[in-house]
Amino acid sequence: MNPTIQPLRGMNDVLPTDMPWWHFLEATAREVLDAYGYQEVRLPLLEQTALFKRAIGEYTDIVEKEMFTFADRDGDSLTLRPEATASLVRAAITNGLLHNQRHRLWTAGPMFRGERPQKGRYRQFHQIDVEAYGFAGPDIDAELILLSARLWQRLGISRVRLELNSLGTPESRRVYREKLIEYFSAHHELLDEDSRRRLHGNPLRILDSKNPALAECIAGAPSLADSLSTECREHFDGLQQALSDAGIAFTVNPRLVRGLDYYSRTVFEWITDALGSQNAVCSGGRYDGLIPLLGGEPTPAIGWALGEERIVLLLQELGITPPGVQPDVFVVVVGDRASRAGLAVAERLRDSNPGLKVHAGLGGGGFKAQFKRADKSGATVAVIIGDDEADRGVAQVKHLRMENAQETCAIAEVPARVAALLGAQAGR
RNA sequence: GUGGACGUAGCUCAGCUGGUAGAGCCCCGGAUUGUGAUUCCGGCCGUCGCGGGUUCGAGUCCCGUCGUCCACCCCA
Repeated sequence: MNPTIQPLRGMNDVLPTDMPWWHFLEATAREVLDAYGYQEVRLPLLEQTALFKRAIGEYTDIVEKEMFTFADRDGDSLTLRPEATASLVRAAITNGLLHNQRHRLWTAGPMFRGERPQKGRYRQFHQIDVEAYGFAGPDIDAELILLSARLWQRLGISRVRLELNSLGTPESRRVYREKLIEYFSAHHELLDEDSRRRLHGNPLRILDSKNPALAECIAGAPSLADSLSTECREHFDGLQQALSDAGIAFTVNPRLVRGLDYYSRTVFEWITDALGSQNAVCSGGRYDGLIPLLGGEPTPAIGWALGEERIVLLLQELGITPPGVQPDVFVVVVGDRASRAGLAVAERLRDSNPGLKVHAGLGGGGFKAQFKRADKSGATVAVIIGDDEADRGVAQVKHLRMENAQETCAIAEVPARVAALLGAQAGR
């Protein structure tokens, strides 16, 4: 045997055992998004490296050390997308969606970041990403959050809580940033290594430090809220009012700052205590300044992304079982002559009802083995064909979940008999 | 990127201080003729992650490497 080839670090296969949870999440998300009038778009996985450098920020962790970047044959620098927002904005600009228009859009698919993997954190992971363009007021901020809350409710997810903050405008943030640098520089001797590194790159991140030694120093730092402009304050109040009206619980976390540079005003995060240290299951915010930064018409914009792997883990952790996919009918086939008849009967059943889930008992085995498989498959009804039946042009039909007598009928009658047995159960 | 734990049959794991691999589950067959539970009997399945080293001999010790998990970090 040849040596096996291992998969790449942090790149996972999703197998049939987990698929029901993925389908449940994706189907539910699609329904909820439809209900709010969001439209799907599909985007390339590869973009020019410059897109992400400009959008996410040169000095962010993502751009500095986590992107899968490589040169194509022409020497152009390409990057596997580490997130969807930049790509979606680029697509909106490319296709002229931002000229005095409003759009509610969503996209989903794999993202790539070269982080050290852990449960809930992978190098290829999947996001559902929702964005709205052209809406300036806090009402759309509220709608996007309500949408996510409705998704949790539809999925049956508990143990998530919402945290909010406002980062202000880029201008007020610049002022605040200077104040922070001044403050932390004055307490330079108290800072740890990480914080000193961030001091001039991204001092807001120091506020987010988990180092208990810094807690006191951080508590004394100037507050972002105090440097918000009147407009930003009103916007944030409007959002909080709308959420309260809708009965959505939240906490304002003044230390919630995002690792991507493009955010302004509203930022939020849905957090769970059920997944260890990868606790953010959905997060986003407003990025009014990003579109012009990427060469588009100035357009207000806001969005969020959820991590599909994290939601799937959470569903499983919470013991939420998605709807099953048991077959309706299992066709028991035993014998060479029977196998031809079995395939034909299975096809006839599918013809009779396109939604019917028919599992053909291929692969041999005796009656005992076939019935074991039929039982295990969860099928409701068995259609039984041995060589004996095949020779006589008949089949036997049996309900596997009720104490009914097994009946013999002509092949042509099988779909009607099966339908009757399935209907009998549905009626109970 | 830093620190730590781990990597033995398809799955979950056991293998004490080094002597050439085990259990349960799963799967297959059988317990009188073509029928699903349970029980019983039997069977299949292992480059002990990979590569080096020490040793008469390594799953067991050492080094490297790949991967998983946990914390940090980061974030979805």
